[in-house]
This record gives sequence, C-alpha cells and structure tokens, in this order.
Amino acid sequence: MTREAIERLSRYRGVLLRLMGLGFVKVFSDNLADALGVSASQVRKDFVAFGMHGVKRGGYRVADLLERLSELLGMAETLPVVVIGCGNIGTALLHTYGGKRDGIRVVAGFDINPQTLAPQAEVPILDVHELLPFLEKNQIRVAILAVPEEATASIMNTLRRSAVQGVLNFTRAPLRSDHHCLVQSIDIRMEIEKLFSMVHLWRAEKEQAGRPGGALAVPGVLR
Amino acid sequence: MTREAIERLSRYRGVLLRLMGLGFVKVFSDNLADALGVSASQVRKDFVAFGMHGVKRGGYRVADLLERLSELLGMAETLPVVVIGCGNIGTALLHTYGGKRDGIRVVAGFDINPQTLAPQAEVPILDVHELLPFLEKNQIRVAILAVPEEATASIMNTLRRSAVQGVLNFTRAPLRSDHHCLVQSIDIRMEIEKLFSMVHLWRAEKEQAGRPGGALAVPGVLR
DNA sequence: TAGATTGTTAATCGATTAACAATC
DNA sequence: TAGATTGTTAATCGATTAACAATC
Repeated sequence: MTREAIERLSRYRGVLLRLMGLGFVKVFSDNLADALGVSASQVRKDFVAFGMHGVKRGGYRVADLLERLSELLGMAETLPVVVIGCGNIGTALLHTYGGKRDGIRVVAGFDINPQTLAPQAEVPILDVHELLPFLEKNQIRVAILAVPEEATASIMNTLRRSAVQGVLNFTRAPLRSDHHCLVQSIDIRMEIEKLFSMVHLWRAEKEQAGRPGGALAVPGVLR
Repeated sequence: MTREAIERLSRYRGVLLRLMGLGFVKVFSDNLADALGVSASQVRKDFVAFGMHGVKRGGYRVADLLERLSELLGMAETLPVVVIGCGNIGTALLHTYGGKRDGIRVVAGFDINPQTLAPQAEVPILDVHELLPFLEKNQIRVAILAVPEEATASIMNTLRRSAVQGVLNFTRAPLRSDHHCLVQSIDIRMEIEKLFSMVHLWRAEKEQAGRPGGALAVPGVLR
C-alpha cells in the first residue's frame, strides 16, 4: 500500500465522518469521487482492495465504510502522543491536541529549557531527560518532533532506544525512515516556498498561455 | 509540471544550499540522488527538463544549479505573506516567520478577537476588517490561513476579492484550488492520523511477514 | 422491465528506471 | 588511453481511468 493510498483512505474517512454527522446512510462511489477529486473507478477499486463492499444500485453504507476504515487505519481507539520541543510550533500542538480529543491525545510535552517546564499542568511539560522513562512507562508509539534542527540528532538517538515507531518531524532536519521508525516530515518553510513557486510558475504559464509545447501545465499544478 | 516535480526541485535547492554552505563547488547527479532518495536518472532528467546542464565527468556546478532553481521557483526575492487567524498555529507561524527572514517574511497577522490585536507590534496583528485594504495596499500574493474551520468561508470570500493567488490552508475545511487561487492544504490532524495508520499497517505487515500475496508492502509505506 | 450502480477487466497514461552512447 | 559522468533513449513499472457486464 502506497502513501497515496493511505492518504486517500484517510480522506474517505474524513468525508464519511462528515456525512455521518449529516445523517447520511448510503453513499455512491460517484459522490466520494467528487468530494476527493478522484475518479469513481478509483474509489471502487480502493474499496474492493480493502474489503469494503457495496450493493449494486444501492451504493455503500456509510457506517460499514467507517467501521472498516477505522479498523484498517487503526483509528478505533485514541492513541497517546508526546510532543518533543515546546517552542512555537510545539506549544501550538500541545494546546490544540492536549488532553482528551477525538482520536489524538497529546499526553505530555518535553523541553530542555527549565523555564518552559510545567510538570503539574494538565498536560505536563517535562524535562527532556525524563523522555525515555516516560516513553517506556506509557508505551508511547508516536512522537511529534518540534525541536530546533541542531537538537534533532540527540532526540532521535533517545527515540531509537524506545518503543516509538512513528515520528512526525516538524524540524528542518532531513530524517529518514528506517526499520525501527517511520518518519513523516512536515517542512512548513518548504510548503510556503512550494506555494510561492506554484504561484510563480502558474503566472509564468498564464503569460505564455496558448503557446504550444509549454512545459508548465496548469492542470498539473492545480491538481 | 507536477506537484511532485516542484517538490523535488524545492528539495534539490535545499540540499544545494547546504552544500554551498559547506563550500562545495561541484556535485554529481549521483550525490543528489542519494540525498533525496531518488534515482540518478531522475535527477539528470529533471535538470535537463528545466535547463540545468552539467559537464560530462565534471558534474554540475552548485552555484549554477542554485541560480537557475531560485529563478525557476521564484525564490530570488523575499516575498511578503500574511497570517490570517492568530490562534495557536497562527501565532507560532507569526513568531517563526515574522519580520525579516531568509526567503519568507510574514508582514502582518489578522484576527477577529480584539484582545489578540497588536497594531503597534513589529509584526502587527490587525483586525480582520482591515484585511482587504491591507492586501491591496501591500500587493500580497500569498496568505496563510489558520482560522477555525467555521470562519474559513468568510475569509475565502474576502481573499477572492483580492489579488491573493496562493493560500496555505491550515484549517480543516476542504478548500479547492480554482482559477483565481491555488490552495495548498496542511491538515496536521490528518498527518498525525496518517502516521498512526502507517505504524499500524506496518505492524500488521510485520506480523504476517513472509506470507505470500500480502497487500501491505513495507517498502511502499516506508518510501 | 428499465435504469442505475457496483465490481472487474482492459486500455491508457505518466512517471520512473535502466542502459548506454557520447564525451570530457 | 582508461575511467567516469552526463544526456538521452528505450523499457519498465505502477497508478489511474475508461468501459462494460453483472445485477439489484
């Protein structure tokens, strides 16, 4: 299963949750295709591939799809996460996902700055020296990394000695997945730059619109 | 040009900037391929496609590549951005990219809460009513959206009346690109969920390792 | 029955990789 | 010259789409 497939499954789930909230009972591949901007064939193929079946003419039952998707994606229960590095981004994540939330629950933050620590808070901010024992004690499997780039290597060494299997990397350090640990990186700076670039290239394309053989296809950028 | 291609170009640039900092003068397609985890063929094909040429046996000149990439991606000058919505994420972005920074410069924040406003700050936080005139006066082309989901529609209406051509969407609202405006979405909640799912699926794969015909290929997830 | 939607197969498409001639 | 690396072409691969038979 590719990253793209996982992304689609995750997005199906998001749309279906909303439909469920609206009281929908059934849904057609065509509806979901529109919502995600993919083809109806793709939707049906995904569903068959992952054991979700519909009824010809009757579509798919929203509840069935959600049940299977949640099971498949491991979203059935709320999983605990820690945030490592409580600077700007880390604090924002702590505030947004701290405490009990649907699906995601940040159970603690970690920082190296004594002034930032708050061991008594509802979502405690602990010294980074306590990270490894905390991870072990609480069976943490996913960590969010929001430290300065230069601190990354040291933290990753700690994580490698723990049971953590997934890291969401907000630092600029180019981390790689390995056999112990899956890394998913979000480089906000690069996302902003990419957006600039797309706008830039899009304008360039517009300006030479009509010329044959232009290398910069708008549909590609827009997709 | 696809989103993937833009992403690669952007990543080449990132690696090259670091190499430049280390004093490198030349680089081979093979080195960059390793750094990005793609094939050397891919690197050479990208470079030819976008007018970057090397010398057989001599590789590519780092400075040449950077110059062309920066021009192509529109990164030659620092572009102004606004942050709309100064909650947790918005404030973090304001702090991280506020004032003069290399490449990205957040020039103002906007919020609806009077207590959040700070019109006199170095990077002012203004009332959202001032958004449209500000965008026009300062020729803003890219905006970062970090408001609550329910406020999204209203803000997008304002943006559509401005010259903004690119929006980085941190809300959960499923925005689409259109002819006026390119939208790039970062759904942090979904990223965390996807990471959970990948860890989950990866474990499932490990457990049935060796069985033929398993649908969940580890290399795919790890890539 | 007529109409509509799934499940499945074949066709298409595009991106990636492999291979190698050109050449420094 | 021998060796190494680019630029380019052909082959491969996988994902996506189109089309349609099955069937509710």
